[in-house]
Amino acid sequence: MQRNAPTRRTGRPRSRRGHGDQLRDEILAAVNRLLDESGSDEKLTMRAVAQEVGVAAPSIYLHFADKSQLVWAALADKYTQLAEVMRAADQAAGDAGPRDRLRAQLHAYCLFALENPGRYRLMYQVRQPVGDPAQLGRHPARQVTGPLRRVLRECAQAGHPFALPLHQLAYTLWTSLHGIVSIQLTMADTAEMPYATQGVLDLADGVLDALVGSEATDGAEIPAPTDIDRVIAASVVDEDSS
Amino acid sequence: MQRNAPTRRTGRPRSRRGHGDQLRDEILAAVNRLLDESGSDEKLTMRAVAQEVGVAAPSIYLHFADKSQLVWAALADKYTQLAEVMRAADQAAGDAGPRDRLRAQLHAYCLFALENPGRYRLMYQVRQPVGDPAQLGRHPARQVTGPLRRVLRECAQAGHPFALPLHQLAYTLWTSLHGIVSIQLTMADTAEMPYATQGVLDLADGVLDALVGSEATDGAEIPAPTDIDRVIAASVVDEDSS
DNA sequence: TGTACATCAGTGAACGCGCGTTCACTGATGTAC
DNA sequence: TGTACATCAGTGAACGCGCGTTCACTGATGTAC
Repeated sequence: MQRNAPTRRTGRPRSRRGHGDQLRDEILAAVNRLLDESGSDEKLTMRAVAQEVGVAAPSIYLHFADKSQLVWAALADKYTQLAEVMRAADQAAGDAGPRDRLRAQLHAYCLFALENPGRYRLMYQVRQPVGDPAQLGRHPARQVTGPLRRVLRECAQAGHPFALPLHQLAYTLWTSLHGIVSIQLTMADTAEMPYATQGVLDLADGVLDALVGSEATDGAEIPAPTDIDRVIAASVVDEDSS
Repeated sequence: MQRNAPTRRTGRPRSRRGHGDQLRDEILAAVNRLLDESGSDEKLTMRAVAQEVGVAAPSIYLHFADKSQLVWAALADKYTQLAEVMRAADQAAGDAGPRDRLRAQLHAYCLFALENPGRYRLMYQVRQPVGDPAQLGRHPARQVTGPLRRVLRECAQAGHPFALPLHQLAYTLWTSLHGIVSIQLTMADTAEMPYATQGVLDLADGVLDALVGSEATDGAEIPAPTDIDRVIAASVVDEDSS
């Protein structure tokens, strides 16, 4: 009896013939879910991924040669995702001045980190698996500092004074935000860190206020390049300078 | 023959009777060595620690109930160590003005992180093992921001203008430094990050320049407390305000 | 001064576990004739 | 229109490995008599 309802333990129906790639996307989605649920990559095992998808562990090997390939694939588009979130925030604040658009980018960065803690930790706090860095496309640092530099140039043209030279400023903005959200993600649940999302955004605003003047003046004051500014500038392919 | 030189594989001689605690310190030192050699806690296994000491793995259990106790013990004094390094740097620059002493503290922080990458990662990038936080003594955040606040108060009295209110400034200085060194430690060897030690210190100087004015003026300008400043102030036991 | 003995400071071998990964297989499904 | 078959999309069981940890033990050393 009940021969039509055999006791299958996995809820996932087998893909149609010719649609095997479907599982690949489900696996990558499961990786993201696992990362963001646990907030770290410790629970990211092949067995856990398989269970999350509703499939046997060996099935993963139909689409990924090994675990590092899987992690690389899951990581590959995250940097682009983050850059796109920042760009979208920039455009959403399109009618505002350049400084407000910069602010929107900074907020978008923080929110991405807070809302996708597992992904963020994997991107910036975990030693990358030794593999082919070319798979990641452009350099992770550039992915973030590129949009920042772009809007910073507009801020300079609008006459907002800078506390640091351009490239150093973009890099410092990035590392400052990273420091804020990184401490938040690492310490938030174990210690008395009372700074929730709003607190993080407030701290980001403080950094912005300190680094980019809020009042536009006629003579735009940008500090002369320092040694470290030149080093940073030399390390980026300035595809965004045109 | 050679009965006096039996083939012992471990080079460590057994401790004298009544000096069993000796091994405990050697184990903790080995943990630090392993952390700083590999730069992460992935290789921190009981077997690796035992081998580093030159002892059998079960011997560790003579002094630590389990692995988490060992990690806690190794971690326990690291926050104090860091705070003391900063204090020492402060005093070493004793004849200089308060801002230079603040700068010395910031540099000491960065150097501690760069020179003890494994320890630093364990302190601030690894989710702390669930245990008794009281073992760590004072709150990790306070350990760092305490010395910063102390010297910042002197900066204010000397008339150096602040870009942010006091508590927010101390916290932002800390997270900014953490961001700089954290990115450095995570990305340095996998990507083209050309910023060596000097670069990190230059970046720290840039943050300092942006947040604390270098020229002392008569009317010390400290921004009025913001919401987030008050939240941070409320979270620290102000034992250093007297 | 000799000797039996308790204690100390460890050790070797093994346990169970979860991990990444492999391998022979299975059953549904589309296709050739 | 029926049917044999190749292929696809997976599965169940097992592999070796390293891990934290346990347990019965060993041999040197200090001490009581």
